[in-house]
Amino acid sequence: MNKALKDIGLKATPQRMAILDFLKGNTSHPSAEEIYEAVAKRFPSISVATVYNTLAALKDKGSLLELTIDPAKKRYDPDTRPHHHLICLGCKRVSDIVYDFVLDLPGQVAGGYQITGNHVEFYGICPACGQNKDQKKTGQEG
Amino acid sequence: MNKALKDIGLKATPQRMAILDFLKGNTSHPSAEEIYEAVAKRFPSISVATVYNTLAALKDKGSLLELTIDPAKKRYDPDTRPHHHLICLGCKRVSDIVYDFVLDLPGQVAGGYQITGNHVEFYGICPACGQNKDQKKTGQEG
DNA sequence: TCTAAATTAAGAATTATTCTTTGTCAAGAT
DNA sequence: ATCTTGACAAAGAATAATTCTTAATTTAGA
Repeated sequence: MNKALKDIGLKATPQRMAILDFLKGNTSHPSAEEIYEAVAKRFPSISVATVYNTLAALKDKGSLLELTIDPAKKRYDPDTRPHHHLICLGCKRVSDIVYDFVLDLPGQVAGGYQITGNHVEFYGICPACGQNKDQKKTGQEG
Repeated sequence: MNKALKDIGLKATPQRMAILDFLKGNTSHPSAEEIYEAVAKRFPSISVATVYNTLAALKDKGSLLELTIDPAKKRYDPDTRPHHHLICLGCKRVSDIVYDFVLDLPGQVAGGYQITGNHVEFYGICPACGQNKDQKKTGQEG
């Protein structure tokens, strides 16, 4: 009887509730492994497959965003409102950018595509990493 | 004596020249596997490790962009000028968007980060996929 | 409570990528 | 002209993230 799960048409199992509970309000953009480890603390018998299954189900239902920001692994974001991200090139931390940009593409630039959404990734150095000045990489897709 | 390679301080080996040759002017944003397969046609003895090593070297030298657009694998882009991308949610094709957006972040939104770059991903349906109307997913990070 | 359908656990399998080892080749030193 | 050294390539093993398979269990509704 978990409302959030039932509302999207998924059976409310304890494993799913634990995952949803960990995700709720979480702004750290965790990976599947991090989610697994966090949930396993309170639920030692859970398997990684269950975590992946649940994440896929939530994503399918539109209750979770799968971010491709990190080249090494997928990151998940329970905040499904349109927003953007800022990635620290030093520590790879991902922060939310809640700011509305005007991103209209002229017809000829859109090349006949029917545009349905967008997402901006900003790259930079976070305050903490700015201290230890051993960063060098800049720019796009760093 | 391949100028492009020597210019960035890498030895001009036949394997590297073949990879660079395939990449030059290529706007298909190929994956490492696609690059390997293409180069292997003319150079059957090449190994995947060589492809990955070369891509890493080119990326390090700033002559190649590694795109994290595709959740399944990395894509590579020889066009290192700042530009954006448009992904078809149907066929996953990636097109270049050469258009300059104003993406300034107000100080408080940037949260103390030193911003060094950005990249916009647009999602949509390409003309070809628009015909076969069996697409459903829209929006961010589709 | 009973039952059908959904879900779980466990681990094997797959896929992308990286690592290790060994051999080769090219350029400068001898 | 040959030797030496270091960069590079090939081959395949290793690793890491993710997906698949199967059998047992649990959930939700009748």
